[in-house]
Amino acid sequence: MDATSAQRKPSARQRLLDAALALFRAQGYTATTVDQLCAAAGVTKGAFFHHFTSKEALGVAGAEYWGSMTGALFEQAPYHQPADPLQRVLAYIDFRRALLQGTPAEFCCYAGTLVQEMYQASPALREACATCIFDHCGTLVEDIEATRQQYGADEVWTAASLTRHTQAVLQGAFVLAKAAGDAAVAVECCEHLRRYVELLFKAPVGRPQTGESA
Amino acid sequence: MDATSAQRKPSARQRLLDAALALFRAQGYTATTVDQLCAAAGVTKGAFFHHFTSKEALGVAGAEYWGSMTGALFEQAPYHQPADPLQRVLAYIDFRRALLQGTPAEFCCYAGTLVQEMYQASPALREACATCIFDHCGTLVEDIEATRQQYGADEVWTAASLTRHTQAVLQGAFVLAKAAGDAAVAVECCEHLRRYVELLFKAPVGRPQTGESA
DNA sequence: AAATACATACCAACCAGTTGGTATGTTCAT
DNA sequence: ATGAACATACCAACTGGTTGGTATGTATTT
Repeated sequence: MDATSAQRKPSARQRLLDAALALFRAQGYTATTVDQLCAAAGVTKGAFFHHFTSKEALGVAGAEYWGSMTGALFEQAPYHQPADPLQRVLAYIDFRRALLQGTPAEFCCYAGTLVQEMYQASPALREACATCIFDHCGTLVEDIEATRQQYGADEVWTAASLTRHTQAVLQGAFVLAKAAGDAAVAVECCEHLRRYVELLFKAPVGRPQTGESA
Repeated sequence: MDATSAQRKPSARQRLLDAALALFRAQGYTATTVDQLCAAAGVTKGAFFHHFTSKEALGVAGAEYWGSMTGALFEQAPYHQPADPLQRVLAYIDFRRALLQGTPAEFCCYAGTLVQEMYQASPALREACATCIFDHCGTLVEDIEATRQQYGADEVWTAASLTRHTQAVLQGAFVLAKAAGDAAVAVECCEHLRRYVELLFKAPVGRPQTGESA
């Protein structure tokens, strides 16, 4: 029963979810108050607790919302186009690199930010964030598996473990970007990750990276 | 200099620093209250504000303390022994992997945890954590530079950028370990990082996969 | 004597969550 | 077609407990 299209401005629930993504990513979960969320969403506290039983419930719903938003973004992203699976994996990394625009609060991961802070205090939040992160890994595993079969690869590592490593590099890149106050260090990490994937599937002749743009 | 010998017990300031490392790493900065820190350290609030002007000041002092503790740990670690610089770098990664014991709160990084949460709210905390992280990178750069000169390497990346990538992998590994509730995923990331470094310094020309054994 | 190192008691602001209410539908027997 | 019964969406004011921080005291060291 989606009546959202009929309404002019987004519902209070929707605006609270958007506020959660913005504020939790910028300030962290604990430092963000319910009043701040209400103010950012333009709703009252009564509306907040009408739609969410607690601040924690908004955090969990926010993780699911974040997962669906990013899921849609990556699903329709252009990196799936190459016929060669290795090129799709490299294009994914380039796509992630291209996303590193603006401030850390704008490109960092909601799930990674919240789980680091709340993994012990809130099992529900931990699990919602873990699902978000590892489900995203699942969207990469087929391309990597196809690359393994087409190019051959060492059997000591699995496609799934490389997807997790990829997410770790990105999550760590966000941390370093926040520390440095600059996205440049995160871009560097994407380049190292790309080089790793290239080297993993390169048998002969070290070729310097291509100019890119397919 | 044993802390628990017949001498007096550690000073209140020292115990507060130890409490800061334990609680901030486990619960995050904002969710940890001054009262909790005092209770964990076995001191009163008066003692707290005698030694630190604010909770934030304890956070900053904790970052410096963390930097000196880890600095000493890595300085006397055995990974410096190999004569070959590449072996020293690989031994560093193996040492980091060996450190992944117990719960995430026990092996994660104080600086990484705090800077992710507080980089916007507290510039002082952000800078103290950034110094901690990037100073540690500095302890690796010479070994990597020596490896570059001895083995040769692509000029598109620098030794300093590889130290930062290394820290990103570790910081991201901590995030994923917190999400998964298991250190295994972090160990995997160390293995991928080790493989990357190995591949970087394998002959740029020739078949790297023959005779490979991880 | 005077600084240092604590301890006790306290506070104003703030916090997540509650209460009791209004406005606007929607359902359905009459 | 209409009005009672009910449901949804939202609001302003309030509450009990918590927060970081302070004021003021006392014991110990120098």
